Amino acid sequence: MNKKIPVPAITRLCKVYKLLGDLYLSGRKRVSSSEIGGLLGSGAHNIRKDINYIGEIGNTGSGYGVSVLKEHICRELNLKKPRNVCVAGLGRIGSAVLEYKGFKKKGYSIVAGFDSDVNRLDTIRTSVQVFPAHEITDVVRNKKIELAVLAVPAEAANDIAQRLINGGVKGIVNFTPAIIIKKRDNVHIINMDLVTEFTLLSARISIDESGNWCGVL
Amino acid sequence: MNKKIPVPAITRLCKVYKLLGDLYLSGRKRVSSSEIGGLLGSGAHNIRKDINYIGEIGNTGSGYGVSVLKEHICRELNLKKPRNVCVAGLGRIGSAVLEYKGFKKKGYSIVAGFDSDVNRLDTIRTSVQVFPAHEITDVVRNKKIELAVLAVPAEAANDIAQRLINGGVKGIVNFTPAIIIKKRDNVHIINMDLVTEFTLLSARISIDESGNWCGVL
DNA sequence: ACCTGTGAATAGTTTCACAGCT
DNA sequence: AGCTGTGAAACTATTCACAGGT
Repeated sequence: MNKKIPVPAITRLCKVYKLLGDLYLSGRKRVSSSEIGGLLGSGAHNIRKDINYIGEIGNTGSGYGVSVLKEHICRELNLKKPRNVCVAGLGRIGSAVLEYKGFKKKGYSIVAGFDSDVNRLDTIRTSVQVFPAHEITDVVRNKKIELAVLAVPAEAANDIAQRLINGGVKGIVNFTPAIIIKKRDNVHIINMDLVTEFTLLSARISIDESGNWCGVL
Repeated sequence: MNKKIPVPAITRLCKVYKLLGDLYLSGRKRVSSSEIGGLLGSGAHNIRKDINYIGEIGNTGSGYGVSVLKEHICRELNLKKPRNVCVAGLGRIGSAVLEYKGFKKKGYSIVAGFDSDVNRLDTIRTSVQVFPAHEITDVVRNKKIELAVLAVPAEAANDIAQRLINGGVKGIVNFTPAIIIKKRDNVHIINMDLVTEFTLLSARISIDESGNWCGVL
């Protein structure tokens, strides 16, 4: 199993994995590539090929077994490993994430919150332990935190991100409009800046409004 | 100007556009393709080609003029048009978005909030007008809302999304873990499910932890 | 009849290389 | 010296087509 899997294929497989989880909970036993493709907005061919990359699963004939395929993706993509998560910046978005209960059963435990405002740390009511910002690196290291949600003010984003990374964080979901400059490249950053996303949507809308301008999806 | 621009190029250009806005505010006058590439994590070649797709801007020699390039991308990608935005679901995330002040100056006006809980509508304190969920379609139509942030409970996601679309929304940022089934395809959906993003990060981390397994970025 | 698996063909994207400008 | 612009080459990903199974 030393084949290279294309990055977009991995991305799609993660989505397939999540979808299979939903289907599993709803009691479905089998699912076809065309159905997956329909729900995810890709072609059935494409999905079949993606599954094929992590290959040789004995499912032939009529569709895939939901839980078999789910476990198979999980195993091949190494998704089984539970990860510890922290939230940096406990403003409105940060504390909303901190309180969200849906992570645990997917294998992600929120084990710490950070904020530089000590008042806020005192008044916050949450079941998650919270710490002042200057303890970030230590706490991240001690608690073996691998993923972080960054929801601090834009000005502080790079400073805080660096402390998270110094502590050993390997993946950051960045809600900040700031661009995180990564000094190492074994750190992965996913940007979730709403303004940028709105811009992207705008561009796509403009494109299919003026069909004569350029013919992209 | 009838050339097809690759979708990934458009995506990058939107990011470049945003970056140029930041640079502009910080007083920078000129920037080179290699600098942009460095900040955005793509190669300089790539950025140059992307800019070239919307082409024939007279910038040659030494770098691009920040504001010239910004305006050029804006014009070519039709980003100038201001858009009205609404937020559906005023829980913690929804109300956090509703209150965020950074959209207006980028051309996005939040003009409505929706929630099915009438109590919540009564108690919420915000400068944005809020409406009960059954008025979604009408309000969206009347206020000419084109973009929506979806932050309702997962069970309600598809129902609410459909009402938004029926009113004329063309782009949705979906904070829900639910998959939005789109019946028309001139509607664009960006998914921002944290669990899925964590999964993606996990996969990427696993990949570069076991370098011997498969050699993808 | 409808499904998966998979090599081959096609389409799409990125990288290269170098001409031309400042 | 360092930059952009751009055609061509290299590479990557998607789609097709059909064999084989249920």
